[in-house]
Amino acid sequence: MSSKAIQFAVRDYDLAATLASGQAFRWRECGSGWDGVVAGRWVSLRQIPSGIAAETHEPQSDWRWLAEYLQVNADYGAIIATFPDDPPMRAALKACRGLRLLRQDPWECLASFICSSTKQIVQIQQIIALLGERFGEPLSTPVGHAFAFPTTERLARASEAELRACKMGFRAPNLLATARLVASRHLDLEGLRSVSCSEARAALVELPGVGPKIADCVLLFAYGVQEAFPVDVWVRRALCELYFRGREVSHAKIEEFARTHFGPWAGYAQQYLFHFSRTKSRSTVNLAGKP
DNA sequence: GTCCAGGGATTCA
DNA sequence: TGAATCCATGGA
Repeated sequence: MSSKAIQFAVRDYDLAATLASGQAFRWRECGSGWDGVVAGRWVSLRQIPSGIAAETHEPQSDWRWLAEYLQVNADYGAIIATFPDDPPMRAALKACRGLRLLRQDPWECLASFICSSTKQIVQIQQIIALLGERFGEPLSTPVGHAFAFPTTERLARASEAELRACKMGFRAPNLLATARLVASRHLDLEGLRSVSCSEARAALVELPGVGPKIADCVLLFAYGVQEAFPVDVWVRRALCELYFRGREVSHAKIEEFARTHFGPWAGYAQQYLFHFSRTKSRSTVNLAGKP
């Protein structure tokens, strides 16, 4: 029996925080819900008292693609129970309760984060939207237009100038070269699921425009590597402020601390620190701006 | 106008 | 190893 709507019964799931926390870049807030594209399907999500309500344009006989993406079956209580019991983590957990990690498509995740370097999240969203409009397959939706994420083959056929026109600047040659490497099977993104974490990481950082941070984002957000711990400017700042009394700590020391302090779900804890740091500082800025 | 953004690659000490 | 610099672009 197929249907265009489903409800996932799930507790402690903050949909808005999850979709807007800078792990995925294609969700748009529309009225009381969020519109996006998952696995080549337009979908609208809405927070309801019992969990999450979802709607598609075409009838679905199997909703596993969305359950997997949203990770509605993750054992949230067990995950946050592994967080270190210290004041910073307690504060982040309290402020971000219900924040979840998604399980994204590897190519979309990889391409998105290649475009992310030294960009603000709103700008990344703009770049990804332009990529979709110009290189993605149009999808049927009940409201306006939507596009599938561009395939590696399509981007591999694009020119650097066309990619630069999507406002991604110096990241364009990196995205193009990576798209060509993946499209030509020089690197098999699906195959990375069956190799060790360190092998997958080594393969990812071989790609142009992919360093340790972006590789960790892809491992965490697409491959579900629990201990992957991306360190960007926000996380670095948060760690220095919260755990090192505001001292500027060396990169090596940050790496070591991240690896040893946060337990088996370090990546999850990292996302809490990231979101906590961003939302907290934004409100601080607002307060400072309005005397 | 200035600073900064979910960094990476290259160069130089 | 580690610091410095450049790379586009746009929001604040």
